[in-house]
Amino acid sequence: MFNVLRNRRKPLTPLEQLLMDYLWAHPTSTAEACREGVAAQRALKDSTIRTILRNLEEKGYVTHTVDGRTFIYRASDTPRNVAVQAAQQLIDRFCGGSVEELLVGLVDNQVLKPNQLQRLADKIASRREKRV
Amino acid sequence: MFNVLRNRRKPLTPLEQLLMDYLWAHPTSTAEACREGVAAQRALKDSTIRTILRNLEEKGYVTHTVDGRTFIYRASDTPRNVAVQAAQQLIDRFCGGSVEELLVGLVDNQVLKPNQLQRLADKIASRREKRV
DNA sequence: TTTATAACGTTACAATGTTTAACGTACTCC
DNA sequence: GGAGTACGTTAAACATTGTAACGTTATAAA
Repeated sequence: MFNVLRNRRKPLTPLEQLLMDYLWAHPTSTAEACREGVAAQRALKDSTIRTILRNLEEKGYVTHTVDGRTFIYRASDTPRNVAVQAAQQLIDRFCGGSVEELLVGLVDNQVLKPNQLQRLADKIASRREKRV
Repeated sequence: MFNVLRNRRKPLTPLEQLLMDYLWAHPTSTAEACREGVAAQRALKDSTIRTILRNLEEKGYVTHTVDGRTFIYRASDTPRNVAVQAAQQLIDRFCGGSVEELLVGLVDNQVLKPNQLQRLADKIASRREKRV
């Protein structure tokens, strides 16, 4: 329940994104499964895949457990949370730390319509009306 | 009034950020003014600054007009709009195109508190209650 | 107990992107 | 026409990303 993100993760490179997409779609996967899974889009050698997975782990996007002598990889965060953390950086960098500023910007640029925002605010507020 | 951003701008590199920060703080500046302005943080040669400014223009972050034979540079967008465009990309990439998803994420991760969100939604809604 | 194979890491190189600036061209003003 | 100003071209240094051959170790099979 407490997740006031302070992770300043390095952004994902294109190949890393590809792998993350696979891992998000297939939550527990071996390196080999990953290789096969992305092969249609990018035919990469075994060791290449492993390097990328290791880098992803280094960057904090995945973790692995060991089963026998096989690594089982998992995304360490939902894509949504990755987005939120990146958004937090945007807010810090470009909005002087003000979420409101970003929100207003989203509305002004019609990414989000005012009534849509209000509906959402209501929904979220009621969803947790026990705890403010 | 119509700004449904479809700009997929390349992100800013560190030096480019530095220059943008200066331009946002000093809306119309010559290359030389930029050089002096950032000199405290980064002592760069004249031609280096010009290269960066040209790259920024290429990427769409700045424009210039000509005064005599001097270029006057301006940020072509507010930092807020840059943030919004980046956020739009996050939404597309990590939230399946759903702004709501990001919003919910922001609340869940306590970047934004529910009542704060509601206050904001009200404010924005009333700010433009003529046009929905 | 050798041999084959499977799982992973190390290392290195290629490709691309970013930073840096020397140098060259052209214009302006005396 | 010489000095200085404003800008561009070019190229090299450096960093990051992508790629994979090869080596090591463990397991299983013969």
